[in-house]
Amino acid sequence: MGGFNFIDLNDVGGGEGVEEDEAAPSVATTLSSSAGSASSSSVSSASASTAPLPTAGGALSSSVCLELWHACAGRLISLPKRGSCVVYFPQGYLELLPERPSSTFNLLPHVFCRVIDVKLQAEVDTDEVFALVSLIPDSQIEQRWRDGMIEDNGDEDGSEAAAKHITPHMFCKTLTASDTSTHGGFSVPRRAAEDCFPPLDYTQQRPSQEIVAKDLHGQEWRFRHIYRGQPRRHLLTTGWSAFVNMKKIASGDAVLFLRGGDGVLRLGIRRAAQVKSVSPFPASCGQQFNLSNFSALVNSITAPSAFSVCYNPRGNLSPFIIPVCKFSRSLDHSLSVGVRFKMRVEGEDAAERRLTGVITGMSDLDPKWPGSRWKCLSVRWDGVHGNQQSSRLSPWEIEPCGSLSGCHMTSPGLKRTRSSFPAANLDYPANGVRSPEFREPSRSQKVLQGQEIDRFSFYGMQSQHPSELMRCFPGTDRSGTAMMRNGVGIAQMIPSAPFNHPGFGESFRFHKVLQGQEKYPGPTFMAPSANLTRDSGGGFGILDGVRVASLQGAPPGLMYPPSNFHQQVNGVVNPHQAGEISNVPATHPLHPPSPYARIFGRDLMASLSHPCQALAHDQLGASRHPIMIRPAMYATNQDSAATEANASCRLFGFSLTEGARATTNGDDPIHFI
Amino acid sequence: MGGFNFIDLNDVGGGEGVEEDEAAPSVATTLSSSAGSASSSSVSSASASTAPLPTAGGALSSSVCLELWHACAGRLISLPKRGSCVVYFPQGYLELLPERPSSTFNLLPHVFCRVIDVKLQAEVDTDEVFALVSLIPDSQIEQRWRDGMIEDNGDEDGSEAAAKHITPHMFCKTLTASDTSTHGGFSVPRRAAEDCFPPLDYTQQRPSQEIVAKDLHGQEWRFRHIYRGQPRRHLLTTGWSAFVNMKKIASGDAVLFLRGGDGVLRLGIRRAAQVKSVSPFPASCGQQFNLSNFSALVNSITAPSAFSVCYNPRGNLSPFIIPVCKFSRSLDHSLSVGVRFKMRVEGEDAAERRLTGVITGMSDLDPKWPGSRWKCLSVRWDGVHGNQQSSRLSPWEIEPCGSLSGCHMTSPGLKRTRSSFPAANLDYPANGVRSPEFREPSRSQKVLQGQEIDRFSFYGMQSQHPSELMRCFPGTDRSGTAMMRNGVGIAQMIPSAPFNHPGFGESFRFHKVLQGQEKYPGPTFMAPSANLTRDSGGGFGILDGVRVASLQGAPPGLMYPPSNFHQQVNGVVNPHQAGEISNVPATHPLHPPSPYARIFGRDLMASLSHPCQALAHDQLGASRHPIMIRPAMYATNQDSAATEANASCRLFGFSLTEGARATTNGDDPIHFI
DNA sequence: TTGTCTCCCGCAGGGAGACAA
DNA sequence: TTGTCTCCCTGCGGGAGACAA
Repeated sequence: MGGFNFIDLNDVGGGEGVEEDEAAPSVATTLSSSAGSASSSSVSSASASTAPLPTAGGALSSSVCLELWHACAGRLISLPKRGSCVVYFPQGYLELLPERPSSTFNLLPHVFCRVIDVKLQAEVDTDEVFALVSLIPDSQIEQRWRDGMIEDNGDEDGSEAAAKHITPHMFCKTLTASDTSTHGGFSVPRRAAEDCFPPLDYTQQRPSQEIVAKDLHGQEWRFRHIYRGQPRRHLLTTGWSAFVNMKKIASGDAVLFLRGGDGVLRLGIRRAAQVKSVSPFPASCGQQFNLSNFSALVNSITAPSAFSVCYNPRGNLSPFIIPVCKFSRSLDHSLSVGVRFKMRVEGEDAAERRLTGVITGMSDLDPKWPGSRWKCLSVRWDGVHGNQQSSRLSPWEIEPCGSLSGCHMTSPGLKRTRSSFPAANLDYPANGVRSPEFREPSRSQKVLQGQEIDRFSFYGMQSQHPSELMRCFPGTDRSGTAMMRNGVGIAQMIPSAPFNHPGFGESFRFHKVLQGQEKYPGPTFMAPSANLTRDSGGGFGILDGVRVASLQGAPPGLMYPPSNFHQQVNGVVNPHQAGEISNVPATHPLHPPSPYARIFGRDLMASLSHPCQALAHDQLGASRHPIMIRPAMYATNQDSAATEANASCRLFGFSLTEGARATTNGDDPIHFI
Repeated sequence: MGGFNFIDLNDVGGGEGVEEDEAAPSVATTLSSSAGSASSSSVSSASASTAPLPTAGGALSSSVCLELWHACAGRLISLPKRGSCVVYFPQGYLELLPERPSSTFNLLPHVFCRVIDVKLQAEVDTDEVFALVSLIPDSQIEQRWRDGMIEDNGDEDGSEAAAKHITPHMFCKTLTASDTSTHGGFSVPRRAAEDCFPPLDYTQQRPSQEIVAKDLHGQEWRFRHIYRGQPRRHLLTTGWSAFVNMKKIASGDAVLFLRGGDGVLRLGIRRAAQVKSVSPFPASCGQQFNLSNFSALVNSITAPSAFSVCYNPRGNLSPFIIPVCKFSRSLDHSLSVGVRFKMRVEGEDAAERRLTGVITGMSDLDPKWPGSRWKCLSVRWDGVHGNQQSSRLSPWEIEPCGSLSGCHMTSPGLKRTRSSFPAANLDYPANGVRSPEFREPSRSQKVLQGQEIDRFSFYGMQSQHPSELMRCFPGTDRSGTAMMRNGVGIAQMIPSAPFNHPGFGESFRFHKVLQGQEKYPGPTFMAPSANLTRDSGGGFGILDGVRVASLQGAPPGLMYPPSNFHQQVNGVVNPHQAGEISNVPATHPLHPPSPYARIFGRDLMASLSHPCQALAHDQLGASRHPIMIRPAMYATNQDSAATEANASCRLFGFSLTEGARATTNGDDPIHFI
């Protein structure tokens, strides 16, 4: 990785590199680009005159360290260059709206624009990076594109690649439960410490120093860096807890240290992917997503005048600002039902992954936007089976890599003359629209725990995007193997009396074998949904990817027996005393309170990093004694903790993300809504 | 006080009543009204059609218990009735603006309006009560008023009086340092507990019960009410701390329990008066005070259409929505320079007080609003001497009660025909404008501690409003005597080398005799401003009203010797390491963090109720170790604590309110900005 | 009658090594 | 090499009576 000293400790195998199966350097590739070398776009820069239209509102740091921003954004991020020509899809904005507008305001689904400005920003609250892209509609661009005057220089991401190439010493570590626990600090990987931190005087008994690192907002954080323990290891102790609490970091989030060329140490945060249901429409990008702001945007497009668009690189949204060249290329792709494709995605642990799949349909996502290319493809991913709804992708996100069933139907005539574009409808082949679902033979029949399983239902899996699919396997660690690899808590899968709930296909009852926890007798719980993939270790003794997916989608019949749950939480739960959590301030003095119970986690071990107190409301709606919602990571073993959490979620209609757990700390009833 | 069962434990002498020197029942009187019995205004109610103009923005509770609202608002509050005719003064809005508009938008200073609606509200954050008054300009009212068609029925406050009369069992207690300390709960006055709480079973060893009380927002709070201790007393323990922390209650704030006719126990909060400099323009009333909102208001007035005005009963602002009758009466007053007047004010401890003073001038407050009656009077208060600037009042706030020097000049002709109103200028007597300051002979010559004192300078006292003046004496307790009445820390007043600072007239050096605190050797500090009133006890041995006023106005020369201060805070302060407090989260898990160091207090004993942690920034601007800002109430005695605090304020340019104190808890330097 | 203070005790949480994967 | 766990120790804070104003 010449010139690019990046240690991502989450990479498969722990190495620096990412598996490369093509020549393009990973640092400069984008989601669907073919290889391209760095050169600048031929479009001259337009003068900047940003209209303060539906742009950022709240308190935002004005600008941000370029290197750090890109490090936080991830390697697959493509940002349009200032002055370049792009196609903007207003549907990308509507996607974020809680309410759908009744009309499309007579907008075309694609707006040709010039990029006036790109501002790299970070959310003040969460340190999440985003970019404010100022665009101005430009019909001349469309005209030149129709005339074939815009050449494909394959360089829509040049600026970013340049920035990435000079990225110096840095490392990124997904935080473990121990890293975020209240006991002790942050375990710094040895190579990372040696690479990024000033050297220690190892002649001392316990060498230590003070580390100063600037976050995205320029705020400095100080940590004690000590080399101690038997065997010795690098730790950040004093100051680390304050950082974790101030930034509301949970295990599963990743922290990123970067020693810049100027010698300044910087640190950023990559939040673990969050499930939509927790916070479906966050105040991300400092932008209020509502219809009135959208109207302002519409006005800018029709006027036309400059407007700003928020681009959240970690929002798992189909890109909606596409360089014209890339847009062109995606039109040239031979896409049709049955075509196989590949796509790069970033796993939730920040490791790049390559997914493959098959196009199963081509149709308008929304009939109100006929002919829009935005998410016009229905696809099915390899390795994800069952009867879940198809995911939706846009053509520019994927690269076709061969067909399976041969129904190739390239859109005719698009390449030469684009006069037919935009048409009222995409020129799909007749059978490309609403084609019958393409069905492969099930490829994952395997025997687990001596049970023969034909096919797993995937009830409740509504996720569209592959990254969202990834999120549904919170227990899958970075290597793709389950967290239970050490044999603790092996899950047994025993078919039992099936549920006859409508919509719930094949079902299985999971009997988890628990470690000898007397307090929590081995419970039986029913997985509302589960998924099996091939155990990467090659054996079948360990379930890979078996996790309880979002409980929200589970049918009502799938409920953990309350009696069992009662046992688990000391028998004090009264299911009739429903109430609500009014507030979840953390116990730590420096931990600001959350407006909602931020109880989530990436894996079973670390679903909740901090003990939190919540005021429980009793049936009268009155505030009562505080209850504890605390990680069971020390109190129970992994599986009982997970079971307990999931059961409690079910029991109380508690719909946080998978892996959330709660125990009571005394004799107070536990209440959730 | 028939029918009105109100225990205000802050009343002088601890009784129920308020000193009454006129016949009007205190429950129904307003700031300047003469006696009036309860009857309804003759004006019929206008249909409500509130325009959402510059009205409340943020999250507000929709409406609020009437009884509780009035209990929290205080007894001197006058609210316009729905449907009544009022005069609105836009200057009351501008008073709250951080920026002054360059023009007056051609508004008249007084707008005749009809009250469409009055909504009683409470701030979600602070529980502070306020009212949203919807007004609609109505020129007919003005015409009828000019024609003398609006009769003075003396009942502009009838609705409120009615509400007050039915106020049931309630009590109000200003919280002590012990009440808000982290150790132990709230000491409930015996009579209050017996009156408002359900009876306990006194046969038990430690009788206790659970008390449930609803706050202004309807949220319930539960407390353990226990009768224990030797001697026995009523306490609220469990739950009290959570309440204090959630509501961010500090000592000096008052808590109010009210057992309604429905048997429901309610509780409210009366915040201690805060000095403007801490939060000059709070987001009170859920209203954003800015020029653009003012423009909207202007539009409503000129259009005319309905608009809403926020009325903060505890904002210490001149009333700017005046019933037409009251406005009329104020014009009829024989006001001129030299006229003595009286005025009711609510002391910061919620006790009603009567102040008297002399009108020293009549002129426009703002030349941009010629002829406005808004704060057109300059007054000097009795008992407040020196060369401070005059306070400003509006005519409807006061009641004339005789003249001193006989230059009576009633505005001619106003009563019969009001055709001359509004004139470009008030018809002041020629010498009424910018009249030379009326000077009485000093009436407070007294001998204190054997020192003869002629007159006290009142440097730095910029306060306009008598209630603000009250705030400058944080140590003055409810009885008007100093907190030092017990002889601890008697202040000695010894004239010493005078300051020659320009603008600083006579000055004195205060030597406070401290209790034998070895750690804090008796310091010498200089009072930037001080005031003496006659000791209510009749003697001269105890200073009454001697307090350090706002340190902000003090001349640079008035600085506490840093060396002494160093000694006080363990000698670790390095004045060169200036920095800033980044955040002041409290140590308690349920205590939400404050955006600024909320260190204030009503009296010297209890300026800071909770130990707070703050991240201190060192000279590089980096966050460093947390420091403690904690109440010195246990660590030092009263006077050394106050001295320490004031000195530290001076030393570090720390401009919080008087009485603020800070100590370090270890070896960390203390930093303030 | 009630405000302050001190003592007691439980517990949260930083910081260390032990131990094992 | 590093994640988890346990142990130690400190300090906060709730709850009680002592004591005095």
